Amino acid sequence: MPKKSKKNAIIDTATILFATKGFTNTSMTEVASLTDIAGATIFYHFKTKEELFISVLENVKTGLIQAFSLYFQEEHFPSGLERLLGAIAYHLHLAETKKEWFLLLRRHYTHELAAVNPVCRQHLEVVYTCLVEIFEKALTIGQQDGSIGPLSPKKTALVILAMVDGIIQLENNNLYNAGTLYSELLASCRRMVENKQ
Amino acid sequence: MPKKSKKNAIIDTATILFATKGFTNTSMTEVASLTDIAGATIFYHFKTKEELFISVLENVKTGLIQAFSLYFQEEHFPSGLERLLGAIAYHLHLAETKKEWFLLLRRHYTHELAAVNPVCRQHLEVVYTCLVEIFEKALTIGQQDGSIGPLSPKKTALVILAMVDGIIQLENNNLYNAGTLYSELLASCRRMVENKQ
DNA sequence: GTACTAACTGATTGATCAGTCAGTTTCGGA
DNA sequence: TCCGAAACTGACTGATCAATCAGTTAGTAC
Repeated sequence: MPKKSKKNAIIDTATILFATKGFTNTSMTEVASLTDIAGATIFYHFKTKEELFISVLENVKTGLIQAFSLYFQEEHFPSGLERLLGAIAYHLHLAETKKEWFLLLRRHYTHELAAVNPVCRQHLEVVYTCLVEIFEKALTIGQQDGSIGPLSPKKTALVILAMVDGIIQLENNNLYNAGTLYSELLASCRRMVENKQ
Repeated sequence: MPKKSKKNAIIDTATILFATKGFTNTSMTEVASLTDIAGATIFYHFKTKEELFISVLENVKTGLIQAFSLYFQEEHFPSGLERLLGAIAYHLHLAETKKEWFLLLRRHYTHELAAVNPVCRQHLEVVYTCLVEIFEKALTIGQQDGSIGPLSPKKTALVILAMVDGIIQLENNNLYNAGTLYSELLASCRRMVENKQ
């Protein structure tokens, strides 16, 4: 028996299932069997399916924040512009290595629940605020060092987030061949924000 | 009794329900009762729930294509750049007046079904191709008249679609106050593509 | 009116699923 | 070794829902 409680195993399984199949299409029985656990065990750890979902979301939240804080601890950039492009690239990178996280965040159920459940809303807001502030900070730094032109850092950060998110979604839905858009996105962002005199 | 068949009424109701609540969370009983119809009537017109969904999607497809073709029939632009910005603005406008269409197109079920059902995939591809080509054409025109800089029209069109889509999604999820981002998006796109010498 | 078909319906079925419950197993501490 | 609590389980329940079916009604042609 490993030290790791079954509770964490349940969360891990549920993360993948909720992310790929959605909330309603994931049955507790399925989560249980993929975790090698009896169905009722989940209800010992989580009162309801919704409570399990919130735990999954919270787990994604902390994971995401930690990943970004680690990235900026290790990387350093010559300019705000480079910092911005680095952040975007890392965002895209995470969206590949931790696909479930981003799928879960973009699931409709997540936002529907957030409109009704304050805890869920709180987690979601923290995540989005974190993501926006990363871009915002880079833009502000870039304006100070002259690498980025005159624009509203807050609003531009939101537009960039929308862009990155939109690209991730386009690639996930693979109506078009993926991968090639990453470099195009970076180039477009550079053209969009850089200081040109 | 109106001439308009109940079949169309069913599609209209289903469009809104599928768009706002999703496929699995919409019950046929609900569609029926909101259409003032017996539950079994739907199954007379549509063999399965999935077939109803496909009809809804097809309806959205034709509506969307018609709306854009009408727009470009009536509007004319001084430059490719202005045409692009007009297209983006109209896209955003449609996303407000015909919210169900865009919600439906972005539903996860739509893309999951497209991966499995060729008819669904066909409809989706037509819609996306249409949307991309609108931007692509404007970019190409702009490069000829000199209003738009040297860039790949195809790839840039995809990036712009992702951007617009991302903004629409951000506003729908209203974690941030909406509306204000539209003008920011247009300004950002202009900075991104315009020819600067 | 009659005959035929298309449109429509109420009652039902079988499957699925979240959640409950009464119980068993596991395990750390005294 | 024994106790008590925490962890876990199998069997069950009530509700929901897509789909079916045997039928009734509306419309149309002659």
